[in-house]
Order: sequence, then structure tokens, then C-alpha cells
Amino acid sequence: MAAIAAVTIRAAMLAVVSEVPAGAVASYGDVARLAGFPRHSRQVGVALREAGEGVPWHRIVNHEGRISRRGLDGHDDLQRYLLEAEGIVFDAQGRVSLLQYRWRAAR
DNA sequence: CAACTGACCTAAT
DNA sequence: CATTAGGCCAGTT
Repeated sequence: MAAIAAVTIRAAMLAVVSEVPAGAVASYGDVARLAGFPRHSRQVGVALREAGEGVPWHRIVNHEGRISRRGLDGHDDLQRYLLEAEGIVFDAQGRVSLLQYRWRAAR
């Protein structure tokens, strides 16, 4: 099945996501870059899909500030609900202000 | 081992 | 600002 190296990458992604404080969001590209994998933005999504409790997956949005779809039932609504519960405000276009909420820890 | 897929990003038009 | 095209790389078939 999955190789050990692959698990290492996903673990690094989840570690970075776990560092994201409440009330802040981060893009897939940012997480990948902070984890040490500048071009692995897509793998972040794979890692988040495998993520369980303890990993705030709902704080990860795409570079547009929108919630990426995954084809599952109502998960996009759930993510928005969780973000609003943390104080994140969505605009009329259903996007968050990256300039305001984007997590800037160690750029 | 080759081809397809994807919770993406950036640049060009 | 909307749309298109290219790139990028691991996971799955």
C-alpha cells in the first residue's frame, strides 16, 4: 500500500495544519510551503482527507479564499459553519478575506 | 510500469 | 475582473 515516504509527507502537512491557530486560515499552497514542500499543494488535500480529530482541516481553503469541494455530502457547509464559529466572516461571494485571516506565522 | 486523477497554484490573455 | 492554459507531484487504477 502506501509507501513510508508518502506517509511522511502527509504527516508533515497535518503537523503544519495543527499549528494553525483558531480564527485564522491558510491556503493549501501555504501549508505545503511551510511544511517544506513548495509544490505539494495538492497533497495537502489528500492529507486533510485522511485527517481525523485534532487536525483543524476546516481552516484550510484554496487560494481564492473559498471552500474547495470534494463531492461529499454537505462538507462544504460544515466547514463554513465551523469557520464562522471561530469568528471568520464570509463575504457575499462566499469567500473569506485572505488579507485579513491568512495565517502569517513564519513567512 | 504506464495512465489517469485530483480538498491546487500561477501566469498569461 | 473572468477565462484559459500550463505546471506540479503523489496516490490510485
